Amino acid sequence: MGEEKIKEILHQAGLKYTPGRAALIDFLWRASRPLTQEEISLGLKESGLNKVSIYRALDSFLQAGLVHRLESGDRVWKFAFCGCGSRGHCHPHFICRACGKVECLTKVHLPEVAASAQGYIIEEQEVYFKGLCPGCS
Amino acid sequence: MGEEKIKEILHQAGLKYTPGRAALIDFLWRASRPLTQEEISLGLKESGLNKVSIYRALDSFLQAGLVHRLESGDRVWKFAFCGCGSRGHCHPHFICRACGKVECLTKVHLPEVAASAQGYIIEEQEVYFKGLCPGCS
DNA sequence: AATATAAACGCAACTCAATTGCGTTTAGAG
DNA sequence: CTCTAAACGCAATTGAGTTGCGTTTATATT
Ligand SMILES: [Mn+2]
Ligand SMILES: [Mn+2]
Ligand SMILES: [Zn+2]
Ligand SMILES: [Zn+2]
Repeated sequence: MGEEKIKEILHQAGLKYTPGRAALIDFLWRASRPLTQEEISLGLKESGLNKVSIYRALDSFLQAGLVHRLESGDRVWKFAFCGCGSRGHCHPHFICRACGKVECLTKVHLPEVAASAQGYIIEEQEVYFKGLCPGCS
Repeated sequence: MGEEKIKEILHQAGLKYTPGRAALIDFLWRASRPLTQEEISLGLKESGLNKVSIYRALDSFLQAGLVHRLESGDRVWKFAFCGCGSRGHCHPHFICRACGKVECLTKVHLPEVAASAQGYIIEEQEVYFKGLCPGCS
């Protein structure tokens, strides 16, 4: 992703532009699938961005609706760039029970937000499909 | 829940009947909302069932489709008795961002299982709604 | 009723993803 | 250039969940 685009994204989110954050956003964007902190650290090892800084950056990205955070059953968070502007998920995610891979089903759009009912105010939704991916089935 | 019913449930799942498991099933059943291990330990303190035994029992209940296990964003698992026979969720769950309460929306039934597509075999689905509960809105 | 065996259990130690504290560096506004 | 809050690095800490292992118990079989 271009540096100018990243500067714009961070500025709009009220966050400072730093080399580490630029590398992080670019890496997530190129990955186009949810990644763990460990995967990110490996991919950014030449940038040297510290593990704690990665978590803190991801937290602020999450607040700003720039990334999704998902939990696929193993208590390890995975992060995916989205930029949809919502902390919730704008599409469902698929989790393969065989290889553990997690995918964004960006083709499948969720209804804007399920109608609120009986006093509940529904602001976000999170949908996981679990089963076998094309490679494992 | 009656002792005979619990014996039947455990037998059908191929699990031994023990006082601890009976108390656990009964407690989850009476709670009718997802509970953490800590909440369960508190509720069963007179039974004295060990934390590890609770986790191990819940694991086997999960395999047998007797309980749901959910993760509501704080990295703490919550377990709810269901008995629907599926490890997946048969109804959506609501998570309140204000009070943190988690509820089973048993009235809202999910479509049996979303149609599989493009080589994906979807076996289970998990749907979370997040927002404000009636008490907090 | 006695016996055998695998399942269930309790306790202590362990794991490791994520967090916290704190001193230092740096982006970016003025 | 100066100043300040934000961002950062490193070490230590947290705590939900797991593992190892020796003991107890449910339950099928004799
Ligand atoms: Mn996604
Ligand atoms: Mn439920
Ligand atoms: Zn797979
Ligand atoms: Zn609430």
